[in-house]
Amino acid sequence: MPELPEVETIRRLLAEGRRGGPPLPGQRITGAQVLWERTVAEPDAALFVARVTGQEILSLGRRGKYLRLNLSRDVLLIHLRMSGDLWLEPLEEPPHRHHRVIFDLSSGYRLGFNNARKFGRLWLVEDPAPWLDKLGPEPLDEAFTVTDFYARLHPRRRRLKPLLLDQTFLAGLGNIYTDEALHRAHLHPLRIANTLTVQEAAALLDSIRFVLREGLRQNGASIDWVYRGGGFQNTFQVYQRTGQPCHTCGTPIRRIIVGQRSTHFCPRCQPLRE
DNA sequence: ACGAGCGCCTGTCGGC
DNA sequence: TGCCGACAGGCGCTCG
Repeated sequence: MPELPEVETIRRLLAEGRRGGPPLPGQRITGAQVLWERTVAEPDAALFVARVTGQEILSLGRRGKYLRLNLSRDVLLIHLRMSGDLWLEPLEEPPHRHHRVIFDLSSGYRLGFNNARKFGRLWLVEDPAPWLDKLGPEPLDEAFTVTDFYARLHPRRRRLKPLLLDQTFLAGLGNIYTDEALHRAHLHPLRIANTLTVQEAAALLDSIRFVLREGLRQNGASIDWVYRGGGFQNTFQVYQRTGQPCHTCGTPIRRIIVGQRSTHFCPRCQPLRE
């Protein structure tokens, strides 16, 4: 589900009080409940509840697809995986049935970790470095240059699609934005990374940044019952457009499976060479 | 290093 | 209407 633009959109809305309740920073967690045990990866659920209760939310950050709630004592890391979301709702209302962990807040609202497919995870830790340090560069970080990107691509013999989905290579891309970026860069998803020229690497980084920024501008994509409200889905060029004409050349978009993931591309605009 | 297969889960959709 | 398979924005694991 959520990729970098969706996670960042949720972060912004929660930080700014535009997600159905007041801004999270400045609120105190007055209680918590774990409704699906496996959601809490660390520490165990009982300790998690005891330790998070009483802490104040100071600020919200993001690294790759991880949301980071900086609390007065600890850091709460949240990974939404396929279907996770964070909701604010008044305490008087009953919790939504897909909430897996809920936090009662001093403002009279509840923060619900909503997660139909139960893949999402929370970690309450003093130091998030062991998780975040494994991640590759932030694609939108201005300090990350084409030269850096080419240097990372060059030693790799993996196909572009699985490589771009690898969060230790680059942090934040998922299935939608990877397909869209490859299409925009005219690169075939099966192209081997170390065959790219510097110019192709530059085009790819440009395209990655373009589609991510466009997703952010549209408040993310929302292709089903999760994330209604995002507008990026209306600008998909290839994702979920199997058989429909390419907006550039009219050739039907093809769908193949790469690394067990659906992969969409235009066989004419993204030829496989070398 | 790399890829394939599988597990984790619930829900939706299309075909019969 | 009901049933059944395919599919879904992610990622960790094992095994070649």
